Parts: sequence; C-alpha cells; structure tokens
Amino acid sequence: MAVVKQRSACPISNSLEAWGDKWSLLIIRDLMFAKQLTYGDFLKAPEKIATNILAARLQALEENSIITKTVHPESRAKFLYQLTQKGIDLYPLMVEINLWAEKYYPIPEERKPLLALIHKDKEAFIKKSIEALTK
Amino acid sequence: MAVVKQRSACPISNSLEAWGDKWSLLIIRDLMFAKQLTYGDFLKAPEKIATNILAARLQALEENSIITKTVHPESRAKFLYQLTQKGIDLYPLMVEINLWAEKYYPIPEERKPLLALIHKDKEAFIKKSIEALTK
DNA sequence: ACATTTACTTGCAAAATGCAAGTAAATTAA
DNA sequence: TTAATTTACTTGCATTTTGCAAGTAAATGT
Repeated sequence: MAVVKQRSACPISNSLEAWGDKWSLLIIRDLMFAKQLTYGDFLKAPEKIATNILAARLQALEENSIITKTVHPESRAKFLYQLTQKGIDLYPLMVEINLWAEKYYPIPEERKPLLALIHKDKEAFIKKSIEALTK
Repeated sequence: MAVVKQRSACPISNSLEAWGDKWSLLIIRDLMFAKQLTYGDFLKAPEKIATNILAARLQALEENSIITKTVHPESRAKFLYQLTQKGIDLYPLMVEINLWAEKYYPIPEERKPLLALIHKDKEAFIKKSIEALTK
C-alpha cells in the first residue's frame, strides 16, 4: 500500500497537494475548454510545458482521480485525456481565478466574452459549462 | 526596470505566477483566518514551512501586492503581515477550494462549522468575512 | 517496406525547496 | 547597564522539482 503523505489535515493544503503545482491547473484549464485532449494537444498550449513534465503531471492528475486516460476511439496510437467529475468540480474555482485575474491583470480580448457571460449570471454559466463537459 | 516574465497572457497562468506555488495559498489562508500575523506566527502553522522559504514567499507576495509588511505597533522587533485588497479578493477562491475539498477529502471537525456557514449562504459568508478583514 | 506520427523516456543542467545552523537588531531580565 | 532572550531573518548545503534536448517504441500512413 502506497502511503500518501499529507502536510496537514487542512482542506486547502490537501487540495494543493492534488493540483497545487506549477502546471496542473493549466492542464485542467485546457480540458475545461476542450473537454478532451491528446498528449500532443497539451503541448500546443502557449505556456510550452516540457514533455517530461507533462507526462509526470498527467500521471499525477490521473492518480489523484482528476483526469482519466483512455485509448482514442479512432487510433490506438493516441490517448484521450478527460476530466473526471472530481476534475469538473474544479470549474467554480477556475471561474473565481478568472474573476480575480480580471480585476488585477490585463485580460486578452478573446477571453472577454466569456467573462461577460460570467458577470451576467455566474451560477448559470457554471452550470451550463459543467453540463457541456458532462454530456 | 525589472521585467516580469509571464508564461502567457492567460489569466489563469498569470494568477498562478502570483500565488501558484507550494506555499503561497497557505500563507494567504493563515492571513484570512487571522487578519494579521508575524513571521513567527506563520512558522506555527501545521505544515511546517522552512524559514528561508517563508521569507522568500512573503517577499514575493509583497512584491505581487498581495500582502503588506509593516512594523508592529507594539514592538520594533516585529513586523505585521496583512492582506491587501488584492489579497482579500482571493477570498471567494479560497471558499471554492474548501467546497471542493469538502466533497473529496475528509474535513477536520473544527472546520465543519465554517463550511456549514458557507452552505447556508455563500455570498453572505464571503461578504461578512471580507468585511471582517477590511475593518 | 519505409517514413511519419504519437506518446512518451532518458540524461543532464538549472531552479526551487528543505534542513540546520548562524547572525543581527530589538527587547526583556538581572 | 549588561547579559540573556526574542524576533526576523540569512547562509550553506542536500534533496527534489523543473526545464531542455535528444532518443525510443508502438501504431499508423505512404
């Protein structure tokens, strides 16, 4: 039995151990936008994650039940990464990050329509986005 | 002029550069509970941050305008660390982390009353908590 | 059969974190 | 008034994580 060390019993601390590194939330972000991605898709993100780091983070996220890895239906050479319910449930958190960032950092034009929707009705936006990921 | 490199223009990415390391959110958590803390207070947290790391993170958070450092009114040997408005604005984010963690990890007994308040009326809870930090 | 795509792994350098001990200014105790 | 203590760090070094570049292996395309 592998024993997972935790720094403390604090929910914040435990959460950080699941996704609180330099890359995990960016991987989760990409999956929230795209619903499903291949290894190569993640490498296309503008932050340019290194291939070994990506492999390590994907594995850790899978071990933490935040994403799943399945063979691509159209090719056995590819794998599909998707969010689990646990991963999808990070959506409200991601929305709050966006709202915070909007207040303190410049927002790229192409993200502004999304933020407008959030401001219009946050709960509805989250609900609809989660439904889109679930279906 | 110091140029701050950013990995991308993404709001999530920029946010992570401000507080997306192994310790910053725990420091912010402590300040949300306590409103103001000294260097020594942070060292008492159960996660046992190393002194050099604490100094480095406090400095980075100050540089990112998330916390302030002022001399303690009662002793020039101490400094008070407090959240700025930018730091306080992370409160909704912190609440969402708690709600997510509540769903997937065991929650210590002493945190459960707080979560009950959040469930009762999230917006009211956040508003009141922020007011308490601001006054 | 051979080249290409895809998902990695490997080796090594650089950066961040962790540990233990040390320092310096301010405060308190003798 | 001097010495011990408190407080906030810094320093040196080991360990871990991240980053870069190149390499590998299975599946697919030509």
